[in-house]
Order: sequence, then C-alpha cells, then structure tokens
Amino acid sequence: MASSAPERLSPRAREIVAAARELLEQEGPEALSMRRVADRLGIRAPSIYKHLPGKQTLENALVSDGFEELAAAFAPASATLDPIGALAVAYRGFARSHPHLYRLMTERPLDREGLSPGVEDRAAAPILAAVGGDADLARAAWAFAHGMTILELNGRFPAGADLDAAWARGLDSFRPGRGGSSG
Amino acid sequence: MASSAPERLSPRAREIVAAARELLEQEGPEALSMRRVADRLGIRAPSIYKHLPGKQTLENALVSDGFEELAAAFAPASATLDPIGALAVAYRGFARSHPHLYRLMTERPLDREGLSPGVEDRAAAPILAAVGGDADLARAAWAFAHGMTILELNGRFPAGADLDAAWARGLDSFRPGRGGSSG
DNA sequence: GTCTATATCAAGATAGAC
DNA sequence: GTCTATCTTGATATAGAC
Repeated sequence: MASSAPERLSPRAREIVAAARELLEQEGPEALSMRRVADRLGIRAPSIYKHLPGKQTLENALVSDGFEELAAAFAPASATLDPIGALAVAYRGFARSHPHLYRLMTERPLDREGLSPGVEDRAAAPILAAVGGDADLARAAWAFAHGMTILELNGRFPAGADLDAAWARGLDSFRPGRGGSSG
Repeated sequence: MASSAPERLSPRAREIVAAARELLEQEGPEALSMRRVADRLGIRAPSIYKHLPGKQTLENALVSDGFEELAAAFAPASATLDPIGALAVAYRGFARSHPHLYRLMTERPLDREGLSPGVEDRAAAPILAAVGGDADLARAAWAFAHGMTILELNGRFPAGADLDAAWARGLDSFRPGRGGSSG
C-alpha cells in the first residue's frame, strides 16, 4: 500500500497535474519536482500539498492518464486487417509522442493501488486480444515492443540502424498462423 | 564527449570501483553516491576525487565491467546446439544475478566515449552471429530479450505469469529456419 | 592519500500565519 | 488557497592543509 486509495481529484488538483504533465513532457521525469511544478503555476511548492497529499499521487495521476491515452490509441487497431501491426504502430507512436511520459509509465515498478482502477488492464487488453488470447504470447509481444521502444528512446541503437526493419522482423512472429510449439 | 578518454585506472581507483560495485549490487543505482562509496572504504567522499575525476568515470567503469562480463557469459553459447536459446539463458541469468548493474547498463544513454573501447561490440557480437549476421533480426532479438528482462526486473508482469513460457514463445521466432520476409 | 571546510544546489515535506 | 519559515536529507565537486 504505497499510496492507498486513488481518490477523485479536485479541479485545482487537476490543474496541478496538468502543469506537471507539461513539465514532464518537456524536461523528463528527473525534472519533475514539486518546486518546478509549483513554479509553472506561479505558486510555492508547499501550496501543492493542500490539494495533493504528495508527489507519489502526482505521479500516479500522470501514469493513469498515460495508460488511459494508450488504451485510446489502441482502440482503432482491432478493426484493421492487421491488428498486430496497427497496435505496434500505435504503441511506438505513443512512446515517440510522449517519450518522457512513456518512461515514467514503464521504467519503475507500478504503484498499482494508487492508479485508476483497471487502467492497466484496459491498455493491455487489445494486445491480448490481437494474439488470440494467449497470455504468454501477449507478454512476449509486449516485451518485444517495449524493448524496441525503450532502446530507441534511450539512444541505444546505432545511428544508421533500420528500426522499421527490426520492428517488422520481430512482429512477424506474433501474427496469427505462426504457431509456437516448436521443440 | 561526456567523459573523454577512458584512461587506465590506478590500483587504488580499482579498489574504489570495486566498492562501488558492491554498493550498486546491494542497493541499486540510486544509492550509488560518492559519499556512500567512500563510506565503504572508510574514507571521505572528496578523497575519491584524487583517484577518479568524477562520478561519470566511476559509472563508466562499472558499465564497462558489466559488458565485459556479459560477453564472457555469452562465450560458451556459440558452441551449443541451440545458440539462441543458450544466449537467452545467459542473458537472463546475467540480469538476474546483477539486476542493478543490468539497470545501470541499459536504462540510460551510453557514454560510449567513456567506456572501454569495443566493449559494447564484444557483448553484441554473439547475438549477431547467432541470428546469422542479420542486423535487423539481431536488434529485434535483443529488444525482445531486453524487454522480457527489464519488465521482469521492474516487477511489471503479473504475479502468476509463466515467464519461461513467454521467453519460449518469443525466442521461437529468432531461431534459424523461420525466415522473415512475409507480406 | 586523506583530511576539513566549504560552495552550490536541490529534493520532499510540515507547521502555522494570513 | 497561498504564504513564509523551517526541517531533514542528500547530492557533486573544489581548495588547500597535513
């Protein structure tokens, strides 16, 4: 129980989260301090604590929003001819549009008790559906997508690497009709 | 040029790196401060600067050592009947044995100029060889392995998840004979 | 090779006045 | 709803004595 129940946020708290979101997207998770958030609102850091109990709550709100937005980005993919491919494009696109938010969402353990209920599952469901309900395959697909994404964000691939090609090679294995029960 | 040339370390500097390694492995990258390292050696933090120019150099030494050890862990895999599988076991085993070192090695941009020359390539070479020299496929395989590994380390999979099964499903696609040029 | 003293900066959080 | 003042803790790094 890191942050107990995620109570609904007051309008003022929402404004604070919005300022935090801007700061996060522009400068990254390391820059996300109560002081810097307060600066953006023209107030002092201690004032934030009248609206939010602490920093963890602020981060949880950002992460919950992120999962909600990712789920929304996934929604159209199910209706396409190639759901796996469409999900991959949506996933990579989300991470590239919000690299710092993506990091905040993935590079640490989740405070699941502090998130909006069910938000993580809502984001994961389309992937599970796209691989035919096989949880192991869904986890493998997610791991591949996350690996490609975070290694790209962290600048770990060589300058000239053809990442579209690497994505294509990896995705091939997660599409239907590829079976899995080898030796 | 974040840290210019990686000069050879003096014996005393090596002792400092060794203390840093212990601290890192036991308490993680966040705990890795000049103060805490000095504490382990029974000296004060400023004394470290007589042997190492700064923290970046300390981290670079740890990361270089990590890559060297990973390359060593990979070495026996090439001779097995299933190099891909053996490399995967070695990779996951390395990360589980040194989770905090693995994080230090992967969760940030590399200061390549400050590492031991060629150490990154030496670790990557066995993967490239195992997939038959196809760089795109090698990157996809690495991304999958890193994704599985870091998501496991960060506790992102559900409690009951069968990660062996997920690894097996993902690895299937990177073994020889699986082709790649689909539609 | 190590020390003290110091500069500089930043973090999260609380008490209590207004 | 915001403020000032403060607590507590921590970081990297430098100067210069011993």
